[in-house]
Amino acid sequence: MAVQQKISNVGCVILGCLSKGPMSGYDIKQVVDTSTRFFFAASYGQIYPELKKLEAAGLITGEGKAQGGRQRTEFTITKAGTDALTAWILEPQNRIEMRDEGIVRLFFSDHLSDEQRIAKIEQLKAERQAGLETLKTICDLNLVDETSSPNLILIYGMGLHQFVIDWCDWAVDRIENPSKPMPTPPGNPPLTPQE
Amino acid sequence: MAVQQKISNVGCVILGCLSKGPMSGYDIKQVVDTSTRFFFAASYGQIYPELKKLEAAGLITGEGKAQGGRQRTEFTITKAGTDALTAWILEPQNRIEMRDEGIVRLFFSDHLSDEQRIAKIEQLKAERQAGLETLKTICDLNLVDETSSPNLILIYGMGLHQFVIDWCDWAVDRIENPSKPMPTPPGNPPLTPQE
DNA sequence: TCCTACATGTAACGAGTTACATGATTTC
DNA sequence: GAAATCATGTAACTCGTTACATGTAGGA
Repeated sequence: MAVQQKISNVGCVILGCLSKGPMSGYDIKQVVDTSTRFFFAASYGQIYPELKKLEAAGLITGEGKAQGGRQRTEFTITKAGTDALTAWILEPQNRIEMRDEGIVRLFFSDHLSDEQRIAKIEQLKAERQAGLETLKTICDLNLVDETSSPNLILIYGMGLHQFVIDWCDWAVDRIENPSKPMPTPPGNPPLTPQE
Repeated sequence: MAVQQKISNVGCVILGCLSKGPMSGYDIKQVVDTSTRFFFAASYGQIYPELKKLEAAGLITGEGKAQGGRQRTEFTITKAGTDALTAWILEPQNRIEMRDEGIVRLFFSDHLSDEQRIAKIEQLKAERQAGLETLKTICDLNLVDETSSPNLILIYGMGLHQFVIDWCDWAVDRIENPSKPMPTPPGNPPLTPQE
């Protein structure tokens, strides 16, 4: 079996979940919703069909684990599956796109009044503050010194949200005080306008 | 005309481009590729059909501008189009997803050796450094003190890339020196492990 | 009894990419 | 004359969401 064919991103995310241990499609959805969601979401409509494809490709095996009348199929990653996962992880990324609808909306906001633009930035800030709170809740501080990838990425996520929040404050200040000397924007080295 | 129906995100991005002035489908693709691309890409396969839908909905009007034998249709945003764009911009975002394949790949890298994990992080850093260079090229420093949205977002993009680069250095240090006191991660307040 | 969580799945639709086809104009 | 750029478009495909259907188990 296992005619070698391209595995989709969702497929690789599923393999990634199963690399932590056997689980059901339902479990995978839970894991994705509480971990990769900010960087990569997945719906049941993708997960269940993809599980069948991965099994047909020999990358995972499913085992019936019904308890009483409640059905449950647990999937386990195979050696071929682990290899495919590793290959996917090591692959370089050709196209960088950090799709962010909120930022795109802001990008096209020049025809609005300053008041509306500022209100929009404040709205974005509030949304990201809520996101940061979610991440902080997930973050068990007892584990903050672990160097596991999920933990490092969690800290990445919190820093990223904080960065956006800081940028919002900076941008509002820029719009409100355009003639004042430009403060150093978050993340950037000091930027000084030239003649 | 103009039966009120939901406008897609690409449609709104097209309206956003046209809010800067009349242009062709080809022009729109150029603008997207040199501005919103990092946050929102669009292909001809989406742009041309969407232009027809927007025209049918009365949000834009197309005008033939062929020069010699070379065809060209320039589109202009209408009042209704501007209103639809404004409504879209002001809409709050229900679902925050900053899809980032590179980060997802890292997230699932725990089964690799430390050497492989570090190599992957260095790869990610190099990719983002290249991205930052692209942004710096776009950034005309003479305009750095302008408070137009595209300019503020450009500075956002540069800060964001720098943040990822800094995080990469921090993460490599964490993996290489797990027992050393944890340095403050980029963007975050100091995080201290608790008992 | 009712609600929540567990559990699996599909059909219809919309979003988005890729590859292709076509032809004119400009620049080297 | 060749290559790059301008310019428009479609067909086939994959990706991804939403809404629905179905039923079990456990706790309030």
